[in-house]
Amino acid sequence: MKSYSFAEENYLKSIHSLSFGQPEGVSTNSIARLLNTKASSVTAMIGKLHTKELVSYEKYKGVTLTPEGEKIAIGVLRKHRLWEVFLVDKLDFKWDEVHEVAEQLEHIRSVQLTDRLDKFLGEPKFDPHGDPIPSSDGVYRENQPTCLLSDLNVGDQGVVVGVLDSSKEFLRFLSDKDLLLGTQFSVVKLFEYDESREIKFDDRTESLSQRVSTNIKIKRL
Amino acid sequence: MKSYSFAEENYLKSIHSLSFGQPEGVSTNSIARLLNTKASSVTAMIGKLHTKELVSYEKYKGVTLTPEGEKIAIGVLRKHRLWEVFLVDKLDFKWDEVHEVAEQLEHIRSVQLTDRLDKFLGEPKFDPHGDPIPSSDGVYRENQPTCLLSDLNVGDQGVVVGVLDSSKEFLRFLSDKDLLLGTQFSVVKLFEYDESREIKFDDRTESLSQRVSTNIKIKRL
DNA sequence: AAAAAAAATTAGTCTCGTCTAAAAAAAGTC
DNA sequence: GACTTTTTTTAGACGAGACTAATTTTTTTT
Ligand SMILES: [Mn+2]
Ligand SMILES: [Mn+2]
Ligand SMILES: [Mn+2]
Ligand SMILES: [Mn+2]
Repeated sequence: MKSYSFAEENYLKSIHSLSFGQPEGVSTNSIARLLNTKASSVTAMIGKLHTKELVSYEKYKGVTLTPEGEKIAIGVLRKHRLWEVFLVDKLDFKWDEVHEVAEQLEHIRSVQLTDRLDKFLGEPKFDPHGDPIPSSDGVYRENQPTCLLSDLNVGDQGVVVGVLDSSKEFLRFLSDKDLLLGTQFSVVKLFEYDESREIKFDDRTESLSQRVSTNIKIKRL
Repeated sequence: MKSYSFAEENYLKSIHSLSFGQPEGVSTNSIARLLNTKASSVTAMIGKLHTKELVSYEKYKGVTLTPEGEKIAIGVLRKHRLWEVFLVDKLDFKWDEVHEVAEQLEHIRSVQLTDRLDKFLGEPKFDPHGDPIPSSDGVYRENQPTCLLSDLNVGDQGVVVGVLDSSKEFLRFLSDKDLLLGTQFSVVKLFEYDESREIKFDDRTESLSQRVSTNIKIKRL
């Protein structure tokens, strides 16, 4: 069983996450942005991953994961999300506190560990942000057919099932408003002027900017 | 809060563990042996740790941890042992399977994580090998005043409280014989010829070589 | 106290992953 | 289609951490 460095795993994971709806491949700059690094560093790493046959790549065209590269990326994602569940369910972390730590824990190498952790957690299907957890054989489907809170009109009801922006800042914001995963709400007003909405939940009314409502994934009720 | 690389933490932990009864300092070679590296690499790293004031060091004399260096080493040791407890108590790992994984987990950076893990595990005082777990303020006393199985004579009774050799191989050996932590036994025979002993436990009799009995820490009953 | 052996350090290289600055290619504009 | 802007790649450098080979210091032996 080959084993990859933290850096390699982080790149593969980033390419995977940027690949949605990008059959032509992912751009160098987008990877650099996501990883907080420079485009030239990305080019260098892509070359290395190409040699190892983990990505398909032609100069100036985008990058794509090979099946092997995708397998590794999904494995890392699985570990990331399982650890997030561990932190929230077992250690009482808040959903906005887990990302940094999971970013480290996802690189721990031990198949046994991942599988036993999965069992210990009760084989969860979703992480604390509503994102699906890949199974050990790498199968999963990213939550795509959800709609956003910004798709709802006055009178519509929904339940929060995830977020598009999972930055610490946004998650903190939602926590402050008690808008957590599973919260049921209804839209009471919609101001066409700035696309802001008033929603009602837990006997409270809150006003949400357009920016906020386009980042909340919901299911219609 | 400064933060140190995996390599630096591993070196500090090694120096700490080699420092018992070595007030003159630890030798370059002994560190290299423990870390599976070369003496020249050790010299280079010691220089770096010296610059950061984590070790006291004079060329050709041994190395000693400064109070700051010791604090870091003990912190890593605490994490190592807490994770070992997690793996054994929660994920059903065997005591000979945990070392490699804990060697990685000990470097995860998050004070919150360590303290919450500690609570979650019920603030254990000993790891699965009978070694004491440092408290969060860095206080602990290494199990020194124990005696060894090899100190016992015919008729003496004891209970296994730890091991000197915690290699995978030795732990596997003990597991195979069902000689786990907490096993109560009595010495039934002692062959002066090769210092081997027959001990009785769980209604069985086993013969142990001198090599084995000098590596088992026990408490007299 | 000189010679031999062992331990530790230095010198010089290597790989990994990153960076800045410069050059080349691609995409967008008039 | 030529010019400009943006994206990507190349060139060159650096720090971390490891290695081998050579050298120096310390310790042991005779
Ligand atoms: Mn990561
Ligand atoms: Mn998540
Ligand atoms: Mn380690
Ligand atoms: Mn242990």
